[in-house]
Amino acid sequence: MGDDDLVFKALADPTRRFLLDLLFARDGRTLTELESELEMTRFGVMKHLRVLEDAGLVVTRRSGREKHHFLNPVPIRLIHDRWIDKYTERQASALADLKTELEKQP
Amino acid sequence: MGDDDLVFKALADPTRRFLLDLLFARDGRTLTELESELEMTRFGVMKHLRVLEDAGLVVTRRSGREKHHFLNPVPIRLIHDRWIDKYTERQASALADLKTELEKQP
DNA sequence: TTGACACGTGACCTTCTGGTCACCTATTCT
DNA sequence: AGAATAGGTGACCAGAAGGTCACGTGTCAA
Repeated sequence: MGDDDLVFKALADPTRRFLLDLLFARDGRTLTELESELEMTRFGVMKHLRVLEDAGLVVTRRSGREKHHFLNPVPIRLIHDRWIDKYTERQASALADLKTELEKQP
Repeated sequence: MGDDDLVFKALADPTRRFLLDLLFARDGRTLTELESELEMTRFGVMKHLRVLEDAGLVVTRRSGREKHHFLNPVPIRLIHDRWIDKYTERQASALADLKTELEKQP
């Protein structure tokens, strides 16, 4: 299985994206902390974190019996670079901003 | 199903990513043209293109009995913006470039 | 040292997904 | 008109993925 495949498979699940959102808002949370934010068993959350870690989207650091999780943005940047070259980046960025802006006021 | 879910599900499959690569290299190809690049039935390719189109990653234009496919980079930019804010963008970009550079000379 | 706590593994079941096929519609060219 | 070409639909099957559980390992604190 290719390097990128792990990343895309990891991002394919909404629960895992939500975990990334949580870590994006605040880094360094433990499994139990993250579990409390989800309507799911600890085992489910653990499985998802494992997938994210294998993909390199999440990096961990152990400290005693706790394991802290951190978001790694590099793989996401690589996705961007794969299909957006520096010439079209300005347009894509502008249109993306516009879409975000429009969705703020429904 | 959320808007973004379609995008991530679409990107989860290697065949679909390869289709995006093909369109990134050259836009406006028809189904039959794309099929000839893949070891797969026309139906398989059609199904994948349908998924990409539903996700907004590919835009199409009909001309007679032909259907031309174009890559739309906006959803990919939105992925980027979701987990990379403008403060960390420089680091992420630099590290991504470094990784690409290192992998060029194995 | 004993109990509570944080994290981990393997098996299991249900649901989703990828790929193929038989068959169908619409456009172009002779 | 008739044949060839480009694209489309619905059903079907094998394999993968999400979620839960019973049980196990290491760490901290009273």
